[in-house]
Amino acid sequence: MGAVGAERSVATTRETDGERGDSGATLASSIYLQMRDDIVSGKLAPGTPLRLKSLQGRYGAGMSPIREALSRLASDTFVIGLDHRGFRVADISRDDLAELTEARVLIECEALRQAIAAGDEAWENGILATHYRLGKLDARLKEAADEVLETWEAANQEFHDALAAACASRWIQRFRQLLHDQSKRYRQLSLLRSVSMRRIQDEHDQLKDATLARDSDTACRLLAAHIRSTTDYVMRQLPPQAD
Amino acid sequence: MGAVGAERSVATTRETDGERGDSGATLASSIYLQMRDDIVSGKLAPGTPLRLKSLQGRYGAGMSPIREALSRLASDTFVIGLDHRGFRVADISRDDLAELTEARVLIECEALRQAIAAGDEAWENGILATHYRLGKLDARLKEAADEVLETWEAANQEFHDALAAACASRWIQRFRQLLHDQSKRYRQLSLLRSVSMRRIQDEHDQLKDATLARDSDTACRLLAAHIRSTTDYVMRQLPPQAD
DNA sequence: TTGTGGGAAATTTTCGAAAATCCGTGCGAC
DNA sequence: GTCGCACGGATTTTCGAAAATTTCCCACAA
Repeated sequence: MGAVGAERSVATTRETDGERGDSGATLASSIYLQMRDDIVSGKLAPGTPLRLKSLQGRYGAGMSPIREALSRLASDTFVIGLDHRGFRVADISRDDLAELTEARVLIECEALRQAIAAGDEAWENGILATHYRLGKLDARLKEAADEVLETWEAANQEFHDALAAACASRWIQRFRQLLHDQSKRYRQLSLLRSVSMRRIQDEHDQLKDATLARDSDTACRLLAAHIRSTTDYVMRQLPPQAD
Repeated sequence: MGAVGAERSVATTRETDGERGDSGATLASSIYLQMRDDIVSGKLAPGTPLRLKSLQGRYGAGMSPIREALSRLASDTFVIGLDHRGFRVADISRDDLAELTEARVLIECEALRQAIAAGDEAWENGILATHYRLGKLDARLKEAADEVLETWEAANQEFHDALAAACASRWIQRFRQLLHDQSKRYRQLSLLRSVSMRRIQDEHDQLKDATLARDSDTACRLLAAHIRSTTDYVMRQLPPQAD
């Protein structure tokens, strides 16, 4: 659990410069991304105290960039920071997941509503493309579950992003992104398997159809149900330490 | 405008320890608060480049805490930070204000709706108390406008906080706070005078009554109109450099 | 005139040591 | 026995100099 070996030194990020556009990024930025990923993926468990010394080893950087990364993570509540008492990974709880889900329903539905009202042809094409890609991955998911799962997650996010893409409000988009990332952590922690994927694909199909038909009310109802049903599943998988 | 004399050294904040509970705070935290205030109040104008050297003089601290403060301000979009290119005060624009306002309508109304559904007696008392205080200040506002204005702003915020206090969702509360602070900046920049205060007080009265009558739809309609009408006023006062 | 490249200056970012703060522990007083 | 308090170690926070990066300016060629 506490084994924090320097498995992914920062050098890696720097050498793969050309591959994943971290080129012009600052050390603090790339560590922010890494830590964020480690928290969302569960590699850094909820509640873990984040000691500067250990993190220096783990991410191979000095105090300043790490501190800055932590500071940024604190403002989107992935970590909790107390003055003079350092940082720790944010806790999880059923209550928090419930609140998160309802906030997400509100924001995602509003985004979808605005998108449906304002969407142009490019928006429609984006939905069709991402939905198609997601469908293909869904087929492959039945065979090699674990390998494709990560790709499927990405495609799933892209589909949902595409639905909301025509929402012009930067605030709504910001909140949407934040809430999505937060709930992604819960999904990862509950080890979401390909169980009941079938139903998810159906939900996506209906959602796509209602959206392209510009039927806001139906689309939002479907989206809300979709989000809540995912939460229901995650909630059941969650270990029973509910604060 | 550019006169950045060390008017408020950090020593002040430290010496007034007992007065305004900055006691256990870290330097970075108190600078964050100061800069935030300076931006919201307009002392740091939109677009101003924030050079570390100058800020070190202005706030009397080293690079680390200032950088951390900037980093935090960047995540609630009071400043814009570009890797390797430093920070500058976030720009303002009519578009941004319009988006901000609509996002605020959405969030504030949701908060009010939840509060009305869940509010207990303590919540009702909070509304009555803050509303009463605001009414008293409103009377004094006709005489000594400029002196009371800041107090009135605070009381106004307390009233709106009280309305939403019974909303249990931490996410909604977070967004509400953030959006409120953002729009507060626009209000300050447009030099909101006591003009048309009369109408605002009327709006507050109606809002209070509908809320305590647990009439969600009416209360939300009033709140939305209240927010939008303030924006209309601010929009007219805003200098015509609309991006 | 216009565009290009080199290099110095300005600025940001990072490092590691020094200072400040917190936390647990043991001692003494009541 | 329990409470208060000082002490030592662990940890965070801050400082200022060094390294890295961008920006600006000017000579030079097309």
